[in-house]
Amino acid sequence: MCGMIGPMSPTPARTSSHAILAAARAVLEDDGLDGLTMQAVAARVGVRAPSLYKHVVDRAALIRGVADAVVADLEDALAISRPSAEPGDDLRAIARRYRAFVRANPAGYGLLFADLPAGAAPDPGRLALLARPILETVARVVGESDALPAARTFVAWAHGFTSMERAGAFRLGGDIDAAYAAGVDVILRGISGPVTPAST
Amino acid sequence: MCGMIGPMSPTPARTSSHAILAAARAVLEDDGLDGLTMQAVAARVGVRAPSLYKHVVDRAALIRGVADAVVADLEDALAISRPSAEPGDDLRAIARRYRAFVRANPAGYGLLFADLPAGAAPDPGRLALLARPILETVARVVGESDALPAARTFVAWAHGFTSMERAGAFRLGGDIDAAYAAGVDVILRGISGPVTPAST
DNA sequence: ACCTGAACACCGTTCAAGT
DNA sequence: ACCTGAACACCGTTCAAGT
Repeated sequence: MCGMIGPMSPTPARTSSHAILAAARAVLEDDGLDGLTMQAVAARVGVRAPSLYKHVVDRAALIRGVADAVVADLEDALAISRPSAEPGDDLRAIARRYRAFVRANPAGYGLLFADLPAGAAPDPGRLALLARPILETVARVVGESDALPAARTFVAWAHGFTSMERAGAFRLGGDIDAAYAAGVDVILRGISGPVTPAST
Repeated sequence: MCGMIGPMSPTPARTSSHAILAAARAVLEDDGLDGLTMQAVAARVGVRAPSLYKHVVDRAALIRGVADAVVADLEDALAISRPSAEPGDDLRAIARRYRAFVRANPAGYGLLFADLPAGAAPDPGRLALLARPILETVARVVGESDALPAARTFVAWAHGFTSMERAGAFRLGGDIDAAYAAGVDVILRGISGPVTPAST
C-alpha cells in the first residue's frame, strides 16, 4: 500500500529538501561558502543541478536554509536543562558550549553574522532567540533591570573571541583556552560590580 | 622633460594600482563583496576588465589589497598619540575609535576576520600589529605579565560588539551606545580585579 | 511528476591583435 | 607598452523535452 505514504508518481523524487539541506551543510563545512555551488550540492545528493530547483527557490534560499539550521542547532546547544544554584557556573557552561559549537561548525557559524548575498541571511527572529538563555542567566547574576547591556557584553565577547579564534587571529602565543576561561570571569566580575565606571 | 618622470611609452597607463585599489574599496562599500567584480572596478577607473590584470594578479589579490589597506587605516585610527595619565581613559578612547572605524568602513572591516577565498585574506602579520596599542594600554592597567589574556578579552569584545551591531544583531531594544560604553567599563572593572574567579 | 540536457546570462581570466 | 574584443571555463538559472 504505497498509497498510504504518498500519492503514486510516475517518477518518485530521487532526493528531498532535507537531504539537500544536509548535503549543502556538509559541502559548506568541507569547501567553504565559495565551494557551496548548486552543482556540488547536486552531485552530493545524486542529481543534476537543475533538479535542486524543485526543492529550493535559489542558491540564496539554500544558504539561508543552512544558516537557519545552524541557528536552531546552536539554540539547542545553549539551552540550559537544569539551572545551577550558582548562575556564574551556568554562564561559564554557556560560554564553553558556545565555543565548542563554533569549533564543531566553523563555516556554518560563520554564516550567522556575515554579510551574505541578499536573501541568504538567517531569519533575524530565530537569531534573536539565541539571546534568551544568555539573557536569563545574566539576569540571575545582575537582576532583570541591568540584564540587557550585560548580556550584550557577554555575547559580544563570546562571538568575538570564537570568531577571531576561528579566523586564526590569536597569533601572539599564550594559552588560548586559559584566555577564554579568564574572559568569562572578567565579564562576570565586571558585571557583578557597581554600574558606574571603575575609574571614578 | 617627461623622461625625468618615467620612460616614454607609446601608450601611457590610463590607470594605476592606487586608483584601482581606491575604486575597489569604494565598490566594496557600495555593493558588498559580491558586487566587487572586476568589471565594476574597471568601469569605475575607466578601463575594461582585462586591463586590470596589468596591475593586479587576480581578484583574490585585489581583495587582499583592499583588506590590507583597511588594516593599515585601522592601525592609524587606533594609534595613541598622547597617552593619558589614566590608562582606562585610553582604553575607552580606543574602544570609541574602534567602533567609529567599523561604522565608517563596515564592508571593509568585514574583510578582516571573514572567511575569504584563498589568497584574499589580509596579511596576518599586519593584522597582528593592530594588537599593539591595545596590548600596551591594557598592560598599563594590569601589568605586563597579565596583559595578553586581558587584551584578548577586550579585543574579542570590541570586535564582537561592532560586528554584531554591523550585522544588525542587537534587536531587543535598549540603548546600544550605552551598552557599548558599559561594556568597556565591565571589562576594565573585570581585569582590574584579582586573577582568580569571582565565584570562589 | 520529476529529471535532464541544452541554452542563456554573467563573471574571471587569457591572449592575440590593435594602437 | 598598454588596451581591447573575442574566447574559454565556470556557475546560476530556465525550460522544453524525455520518462
